[in-house]
Amino acid sequence: MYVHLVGPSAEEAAQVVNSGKRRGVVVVVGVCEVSYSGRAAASLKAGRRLLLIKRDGTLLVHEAEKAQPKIWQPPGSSTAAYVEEGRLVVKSVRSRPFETVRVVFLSVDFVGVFDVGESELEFLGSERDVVEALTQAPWLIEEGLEVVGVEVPMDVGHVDILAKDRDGRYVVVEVKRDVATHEAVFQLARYVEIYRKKGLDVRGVLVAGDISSSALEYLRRYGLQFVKINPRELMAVTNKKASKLL
Amino acid sequence: MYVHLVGPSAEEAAQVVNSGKRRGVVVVVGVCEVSYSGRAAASLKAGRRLLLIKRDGTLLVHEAEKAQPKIWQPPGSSTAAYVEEGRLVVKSVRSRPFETVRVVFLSVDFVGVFDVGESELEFLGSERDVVEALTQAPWLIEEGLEVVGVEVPMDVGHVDILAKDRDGRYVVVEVKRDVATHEAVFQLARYVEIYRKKGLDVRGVLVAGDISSSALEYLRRYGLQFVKINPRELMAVTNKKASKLL
DNA sequence: TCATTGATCTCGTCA
DNA sequence: TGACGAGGTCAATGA
Repeated sequence: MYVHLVGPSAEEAAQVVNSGKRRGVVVVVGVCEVSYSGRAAASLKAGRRLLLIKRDGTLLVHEAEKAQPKIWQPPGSSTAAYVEEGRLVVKSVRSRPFETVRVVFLSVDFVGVFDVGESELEFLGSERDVVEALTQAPWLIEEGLEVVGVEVPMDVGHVDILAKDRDGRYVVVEVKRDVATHEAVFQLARYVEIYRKKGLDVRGVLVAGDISSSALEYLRRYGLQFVKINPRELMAVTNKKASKLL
Repeated sequence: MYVHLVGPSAEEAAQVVNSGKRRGVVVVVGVCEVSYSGRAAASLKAGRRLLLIKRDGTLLVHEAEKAQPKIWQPPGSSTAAYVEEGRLVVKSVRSRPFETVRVVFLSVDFVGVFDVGESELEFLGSERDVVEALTQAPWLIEEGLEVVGVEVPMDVGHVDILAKDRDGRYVVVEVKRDVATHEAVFQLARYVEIYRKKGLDVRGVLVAGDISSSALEYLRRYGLQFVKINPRELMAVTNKKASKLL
């Protein structure tokens, strides 16, 4: 399953898009006007762009720069190609919320359908992986720490790690793989406060790769602690998959 | 400037990638193994995928579904294509943080360079637009409201709108274009508290398209108010661009 | 450069 | 389906 046409007619292009959209990744390059209307509204004047249409309904309108598409439609949308006044039109509709993207081609340089698959990503180093590693090696947070619970549900959200220190005092641990911001501090402060209102003797520790200056300021104000980690090293030390991926 | 090759040799493909990567959008389709190493690590087993390389250094590895690339490199990265053991290898390096993506092709189905441009997006309906509209028509928040300040800087972050009500009491307005979550409520509560500590008589109003149940609960607990808006209607009523885009 | 926040965020997960 | 939070988030903006 693979087809491509260079400089196709609008009719030919529409046919390739419609026959390929459920089977592979459709690529269309040409001069087009694009408009989006839904919760917000946007438009692009005539210009040469690259369209990707995926079998799950995803539509991406890419330009020459940036990682993000300028206009898009998420998975689950329905795409249709047809000819209007001699021009190729690609229309994508999403139902909830109701939103449409309309691409009108003034000229089509290229249309192709490629047999692209879907596979599993092996990944190491997510916040979940960091929490897992710290659970295996809690002494990297603090000597004598003993893990009591992981991903403990709260009123809203959840505590990453709940532990007891060498003196038997509870420790709430909030983990960020990268730079912790003031939001992380507020999050931790909320959890600590909730436990204290329940009458528990608790202190809070923020474990992260780094911390922003304002976050550090709030941290001190709230009487919380910061422990710096290197997520990559942490993975190397504690994770089996590490040898394969690092 | 446009070129494409079907079933090229590794040498031919490498040459097309290297000559096109600074001039247009390079598309490569083929069976490949992909690996990412940097702050985290990831890999994809052999499978057919679509690569996009942009002139600003962006690299995207797309599969058959989802809007996001499975593996990527952001703008500013450096891409190089070469032949290793008879295979096309595309390597992308980013300096800060140091991260690499390596794509090894077992076979190349297609390689092309497309002359895609970069243009300005006309957009209406961002949170900024909503704030702007509410500043023009503050009575849509509350009868008799008078705007005192917009985007007022705080210790951390800024208040969307600061106003005075008909009784001369200060009102802190936090705006969300979509569904407001508990985070928005906490944000507003912080601002209100800061003003009160300064001795001002202040109340807080959350203006959003909707509000989550838990956010509503916290809102009431903190004694804050919620005003529901329809950002689209708001645009239609107050914005000049609206007629063009909606 | 860093810090902060929005985003038509997207995506997974869990109730 | 909704809610919630992570993300190698990305990208724009202001300091």
